[in-house]
Amino acid sequence: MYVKKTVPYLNCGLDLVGEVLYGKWKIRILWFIHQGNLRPSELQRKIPDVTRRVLNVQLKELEDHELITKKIYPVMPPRVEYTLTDFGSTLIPLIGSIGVWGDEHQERLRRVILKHAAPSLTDAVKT
Amino acid sequence: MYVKKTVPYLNCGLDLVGEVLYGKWKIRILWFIHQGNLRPSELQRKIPDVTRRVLNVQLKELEDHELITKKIYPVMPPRVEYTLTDFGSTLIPLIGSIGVWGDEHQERLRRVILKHAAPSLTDAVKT
DNA sequence: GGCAATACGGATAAATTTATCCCTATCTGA
DNA sequence: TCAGATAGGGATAAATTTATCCGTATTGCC
Repeated sequence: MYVKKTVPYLNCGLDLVGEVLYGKWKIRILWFIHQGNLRPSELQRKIPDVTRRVLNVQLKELEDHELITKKIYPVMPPRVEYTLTDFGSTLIPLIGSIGVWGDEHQERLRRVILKHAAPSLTDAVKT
Repeated sequence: MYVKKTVPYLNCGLDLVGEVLYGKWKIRILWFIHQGNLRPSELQRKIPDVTRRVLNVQLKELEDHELITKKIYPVMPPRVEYTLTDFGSTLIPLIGSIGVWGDEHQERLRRVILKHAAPSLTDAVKT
């Protein structure tokens, strides 16, 4: 497991949030769990672009930061479910607002993002 | 300048927001500009941990994504000012809410972040 | 038996981001 | 004249994140 070498910056609330939410898939993972996709395999189907390996890593970090809880059912085949903690649930309205903002401005966002992406990628965008 | 090699994921609003806001200092930069710190040198004093080089890179990306505008005054010594665009301004309430959430939960956040950081860093945290 | 589904994680590679180092330029003030 | 402030950016290194590859295990189904 990778261990950070540099000191975190925890000056203000924004810094603290950054530490726990900064991760390519974390916000989406929280959102999908909120929507009832509790099992790793379900999450992976919802977010096909993340690999199982990375999904596990990010779930572990969210768990370490007490935003989600992991429950392992002692059955075979294995069954694992993640749920939002009360703490994690308080983030949901914020994530919801961010998503709404993104949806409202999606044309513009799509345009500015693609304008500055490599031309070869523009055609390949996953929509 | 670095050019991405992988395709972006632009499925939903959350993905789109991620593309323009994902960057270690971007949210803080937007917030400080909102607070009236318009010049690069002012921003750097507000965020001492970012280097001028990286600050410039992230400002450029925010500009490319039309969240801020750059104004160069033809004077000597050089004077440059960034301001939020109307588009960028619509993000401010969201960033404000995130900051409030972080402030409200700062003890807990600090605890969970430090609990999983390398012990050697715990003492060095910048507060 | 062979295959798919469930889930986990080490080792390593690739991609990306962030940081460091160094150089350019002009003006002001000591 | 020299230090310091202003601003910019190339080249490269380091840190970090994300992805790929592979191996472990069990059960059920055809």
